Amino acid sequence: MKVYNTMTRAKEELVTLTPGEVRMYVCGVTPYDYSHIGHARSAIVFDVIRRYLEYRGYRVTMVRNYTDVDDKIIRRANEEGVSTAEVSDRYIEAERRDMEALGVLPPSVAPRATEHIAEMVGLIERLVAKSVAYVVDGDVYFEIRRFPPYGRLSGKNLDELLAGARVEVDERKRDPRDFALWKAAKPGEPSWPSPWGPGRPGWHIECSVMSIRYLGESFDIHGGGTDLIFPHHECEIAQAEADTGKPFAHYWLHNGMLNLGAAKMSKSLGNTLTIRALVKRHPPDALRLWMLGTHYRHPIEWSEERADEAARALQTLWGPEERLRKWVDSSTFASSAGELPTEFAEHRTRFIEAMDDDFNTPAALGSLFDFGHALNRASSVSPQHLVRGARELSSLAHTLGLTEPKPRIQGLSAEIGQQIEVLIRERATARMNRDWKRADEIRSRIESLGVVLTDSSSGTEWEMKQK
RNA sequence: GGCGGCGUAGCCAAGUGGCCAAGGCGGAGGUCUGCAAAACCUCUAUUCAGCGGUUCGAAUCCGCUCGCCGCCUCCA
Repeated sequence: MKVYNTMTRAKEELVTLTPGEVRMYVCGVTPYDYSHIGHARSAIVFDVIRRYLEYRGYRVTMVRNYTDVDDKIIRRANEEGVSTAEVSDRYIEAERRDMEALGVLPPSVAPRATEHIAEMVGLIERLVAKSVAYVVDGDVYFEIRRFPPYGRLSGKNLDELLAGARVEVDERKRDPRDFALWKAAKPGEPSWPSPWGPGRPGWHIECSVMSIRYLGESFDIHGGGTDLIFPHHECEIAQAEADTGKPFAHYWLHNGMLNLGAAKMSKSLGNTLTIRALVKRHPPDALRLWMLGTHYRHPIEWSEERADEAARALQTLWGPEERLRKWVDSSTFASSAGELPTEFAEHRTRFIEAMDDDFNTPAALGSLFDFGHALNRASSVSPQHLVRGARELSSLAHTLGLTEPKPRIQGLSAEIGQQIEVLIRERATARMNRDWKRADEIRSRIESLGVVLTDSSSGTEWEMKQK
């Protein structure tokens, strides 16, 4: 299979360091507030990548970190008059709930920066010893000129970087482009002891340390949003490779940004959309289907309407198995194992080809919708083959993390559910007496509760109305 | 200024040299049904921002023009 590598700006054949095994690291959040829809995209993109690699038979070790020491956390803690740990604990907990609500699998390891301070100090010490880093007033900086490949990932020309003039001028730095590895403690900030005095780590060092700690000095995939390419990932590479002398991550994968209307989401503009608010209004599968309808590297714009459309489209994916469960006896269901019938094999093949091509989820979904329609149309196929096909479709949808048929009675109390059952029985009587007027009255009463009735030869089904 | 990306049907979105330009939503008609819904069938881009070029052949390659966006500073 092929993946697009930001480092080479090309699709490359995926060759892992250990055959059959993928070791990947994805940059997680800084827990100083509730996670927003942009975090959701990154999480879902790499969740799908991880699930698909596993589907293809790889054993995947996935690490996603928490940056739990940072300016924004400190500011938040000071505003609230609580400890930084209290702030980060709260939002890490919230993030875990959000991820669960979105159907994002927990990473194999979810380390926190503050649990690895000693290792960071160790790495910085080695960099200082090698003279690629220097100490100034209790701060430690990485000296960019000592690491010639700096700028390769982001395609930056170092001179132009300097000419950009947006680099903060700090007279104490040897070069304005040098970045902090360690920051001397200021009053009111959390700090840890170090050979250079009390302080805290710079942002980039944690990812170098934790990825190496859990995945080794060289590993397969490093991911994150495109906004992290520079400077964050550039700096990670510099720190890690200056220390180990070995290639750090082999493949750099970056998801495109999610925009809210014209403007990029930004706290200062107040146009953030939190995951917790989002999942109250949209089924997680609808959100995921909507996101996967655009290739992960392309930017995507949030739209309430697009998410509603996705919820409607979900039916084609879950419908075939759901319907067959009703019409086919359970022994047929049980006996439907084995090879995928040839009449459906092309859909799976198309799915795999699409996903093998840099995780082309829009094309993969196309094959799934075709699969669904083919199942609905296949009247001359044996029940065993139909069931086998329908279960294959569900299973492929599952490898994209689309996990659940839509809820039937979500948001309805048991009493209302019973009321509806009573009304349906009344209506059945009316229909038997061919009292269509009465039957339609009852239907519209039930519909005003947000429930849709479906008549068929075997009785009346009901479900929550789609948006 | 530097680096990168985008412009495909009413909307969303794949496709990056050659079968009729995927798929979703929406829309139109039809089958089925007491009605409705679901499901199914058919239709909905002679054309890929514009112009020029390369080629037997281009949405796909090259050049120019127009429009839009991201990064270069904390950010998924």
